[in-house]
Amino acid sequence: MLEKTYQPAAIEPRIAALWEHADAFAVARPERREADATPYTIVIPPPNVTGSLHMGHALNNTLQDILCRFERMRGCDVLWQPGMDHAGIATQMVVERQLADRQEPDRRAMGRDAFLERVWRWKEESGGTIGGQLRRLGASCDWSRERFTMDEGLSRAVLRVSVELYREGLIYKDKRLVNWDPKFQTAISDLEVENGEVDGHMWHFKYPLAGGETYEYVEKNEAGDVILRETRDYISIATTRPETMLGDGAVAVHPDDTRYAPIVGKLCEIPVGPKAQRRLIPIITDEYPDPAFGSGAVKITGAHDFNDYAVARRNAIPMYRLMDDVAAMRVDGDAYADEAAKAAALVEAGGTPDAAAVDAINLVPDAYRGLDRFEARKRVVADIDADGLMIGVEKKLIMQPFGDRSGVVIEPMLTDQWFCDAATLAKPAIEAVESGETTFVPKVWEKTYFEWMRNIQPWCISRQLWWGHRIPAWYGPDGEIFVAFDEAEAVSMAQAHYGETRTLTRDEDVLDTWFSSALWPFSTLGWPDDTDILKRHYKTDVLVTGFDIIFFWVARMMMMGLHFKREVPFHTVYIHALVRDEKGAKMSKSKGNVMNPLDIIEGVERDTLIEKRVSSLTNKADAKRITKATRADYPDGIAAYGADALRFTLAIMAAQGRDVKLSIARVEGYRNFATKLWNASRFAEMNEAVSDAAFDPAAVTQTLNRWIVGETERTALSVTAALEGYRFNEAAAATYQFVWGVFCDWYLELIKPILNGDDEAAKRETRACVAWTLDQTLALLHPFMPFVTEELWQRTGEAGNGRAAPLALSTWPTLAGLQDEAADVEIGWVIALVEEVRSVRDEMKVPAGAKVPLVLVSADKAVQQRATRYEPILTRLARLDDLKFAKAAPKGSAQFLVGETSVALPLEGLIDMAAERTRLAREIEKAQAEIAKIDGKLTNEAFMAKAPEAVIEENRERRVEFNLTVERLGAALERLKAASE
RNA sequence: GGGCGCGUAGCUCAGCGGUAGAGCACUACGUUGACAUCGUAGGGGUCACUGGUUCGAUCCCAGUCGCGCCCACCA
Repeated sequence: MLEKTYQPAAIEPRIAALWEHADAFAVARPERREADATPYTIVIPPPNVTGSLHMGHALNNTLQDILCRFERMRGCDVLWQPGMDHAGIATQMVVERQLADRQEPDRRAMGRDAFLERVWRWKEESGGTIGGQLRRLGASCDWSRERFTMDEGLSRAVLRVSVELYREGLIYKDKRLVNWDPKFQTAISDLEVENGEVDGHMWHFKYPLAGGETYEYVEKNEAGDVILRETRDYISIATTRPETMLGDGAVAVHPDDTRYAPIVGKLCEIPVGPKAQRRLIPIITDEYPDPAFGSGAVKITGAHDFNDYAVARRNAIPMYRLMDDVAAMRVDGDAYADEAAKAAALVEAGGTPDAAAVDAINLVPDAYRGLDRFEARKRVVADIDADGLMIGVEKKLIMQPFGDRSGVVIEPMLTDQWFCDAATLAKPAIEAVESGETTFVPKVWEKTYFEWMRNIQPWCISRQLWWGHRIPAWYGPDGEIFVAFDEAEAVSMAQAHYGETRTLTRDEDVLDTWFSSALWPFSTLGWPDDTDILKRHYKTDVLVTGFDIIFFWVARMMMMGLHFKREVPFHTVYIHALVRDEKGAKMSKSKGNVMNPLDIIEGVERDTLIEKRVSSLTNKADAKRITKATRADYPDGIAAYGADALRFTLAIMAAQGRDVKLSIARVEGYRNFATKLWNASRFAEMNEAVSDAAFDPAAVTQTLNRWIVGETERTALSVTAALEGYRFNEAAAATYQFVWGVFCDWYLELIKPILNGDDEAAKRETRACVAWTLDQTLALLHPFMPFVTEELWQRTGEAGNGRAAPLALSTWPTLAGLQDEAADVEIGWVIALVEEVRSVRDEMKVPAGAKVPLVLVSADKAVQQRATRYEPILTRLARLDDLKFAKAAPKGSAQFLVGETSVALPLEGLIDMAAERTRLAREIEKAQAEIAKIDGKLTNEAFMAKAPEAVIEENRERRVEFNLTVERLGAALERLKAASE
């Protein structure tokens, strides 16, 4: 016997165990392989080992699970490939912090091997959290195949890819300006930089001309009139980063800027550092400066600014690195005076100075050496000001780059790094989407993909970290590079190169985490080995992910998949929305607006939940009521909605192209939905509605049953179509509407007289039909609500002791030929009649408990028969005590129309006839308004000439209906008036 | 500066060239043996604004106003 309410917390873990025991999610189950089932494959976006389940994961994995369960039930050989990502920076950060917290030696003190051992240990101990949480959510992954980006097989794939790309010239080493994270002391890619607006300053300084030279500075307005003319002995330079002035290599002005034409080619002085030794830099022309911005003159600091870097390269301006790995001012090298002299000598020598030689020069004045860059900035500004060379300073919002993980300001730094030639790899990846080989859903995201891919920059793939795949490069004593599968191969390559044995040192760096993620769709399936699974399941089917990692991950999987497998990694990329808080903000720990899925599933202390619910509301009155309601709901102090409720909420809110703003009220509503389903099953159980294998829905005889099997078919069709089109919200809504609005609200109510009646044959058929419909319903709902449906499936089996196969492995409803128009019309009539009676009763303030008589006026034979047939139902649902037929409505009746039949409720004495007159008048008025609208159309020549026939016909029909309403109710009203006079 | 998206019921959101929908909230009534995590009925919307296309626009087009996001080198 089913309990009165559904208790998810008690049931869900048991069901999870049942699936595990049945090995329900394993790929290549024998019966599927025997049946030569179509493979269906999804690779999970691997969560970070450091991670725990957040709402984005919950949405992402719910959608994948819906697809997997759907296709599994449709008979596919489903592989949902799970696994985790080693998340280089994030994980290394966690372990380093742990060391710090425990006051243990830091990683440098420990050494590389000991540190890595430590990270592995940490990974083994606590890296599995998210896997368990995904299982808790119901994710039907083949957990036996779980992979990790750092495991042996995947590492082999990374090695293979690295070496091959290098040998093809698609990976190379270069000294370039990169984004440097001073906190983690590593380079990061452009994508890992987040630009943010912050309050800053823009300082304006004088760069005095060399030798005290002067020039006429003339400024004109747009009309060409001179608005300023003065003699200057300086050029005005604006900067937001004064500390980088120390590395200036030139000042640039636009070639067309007449203001500075007199001084182009001359030298000016960087106004900072010991006076006697200040460096002189040339004033050059370049297209880059915008004459309309600031003074129109720009200082060029090639080693610390991306724009300047480009200008410096174009003009062979030396790029002086000023900072060290932690973005403190350099301390290496000789005294400033000597270093400045070296720099001057290099410039004197002319030509393009050797990059390494320039990089070795430390142009930080002795007084600033070792200072943090921001402290250095203050000192530089103060010193220039003290010198009288500051023109002014303005407060300004400036865009600053931050490390997405570290949160610190990123410093452009000139370093040696490994790069991947993304532009070359991107070409086929662009073509594959252009040709439709891979499609994005929704399609708008293809624009984003193209935009980025067509402007793709070299991908910096080296990281100065320890946790990750070490770059397979070895260096000879002269810096010669040997990229090889292992050290032995590198040694023999070196042997061949040098003609003798030399000592090699391995590159210290590791690869960007996303480099290994890019291989995920084939590395997890066994590549580089040509495994059966790989053959069968690559390409995969759908990739389900959020738009925030289209660049990070999707684009790169496309590139690598096409390059190494010569085939796209998936035919469809389903991009879902982000789960946001009520204000539409991304949920994040730092904002404190995170709702934890497990809190919702398993329950949290009531007060916490109330707090969360209230904080998710903007309306104070609602907040108050909810607080009250929640307290009442959870007397034990724990509120648990279950995984099904959360999943259903996410699915039904996941409309394409729109963010999900999660509300607890919704989750609660769908928890109630699970309870509703539970109770419908309970009703079935109480009425001995037991699944009957011999039941044939096409052979039912009772009209009610013919109707519900048709409705079931309709629902199955629309759920199937919606899922095939990735319209998760429509699919979920269709099940909801059917279960609650059709099956529970009407079918179960309508059959009660049969179940309680004496017609054994009808009763037998109806019981079987209830069980059948419920089974179909459980199947249709299973992808969305796997736990409660599986539980009910198990408990409503023939013996009530479970069934041979879990619902997860049972068959998706593929129904056809069950719709019956006559049944639809008949049941539709019954429903309409009940609804009308209820409505009129309520409006006429007939007490809910009172039973009333009902008279069908001038009903034809067919209607009379129908009414008689459904009398028990009508009596029950409309609370009637008598059903009669008459030629005219009895005196003092309330009247309405159902179809073409006039219906009267003789309620004289019970109701206020004046109110009834008002009601009728209002109904008539409404109908007349509609008629007027329709007539407007039907008398419009243009409409009649151009509108489709079907639309015209529809309007004519509606016109007839409303006319009937006006006539009949009009007559009724007249009689009422006459009677009251 | 480019690009994308969004303004529909109190809230959160579907929808869509021809009667405007859901969940929650709200109002009234209801201890009708599946379910009060419920039932019945109801109130509530010039579908942001302005033009245009069309027989017909919430829907298509253009513009305006608000809001959000992504990308971008303005010193």
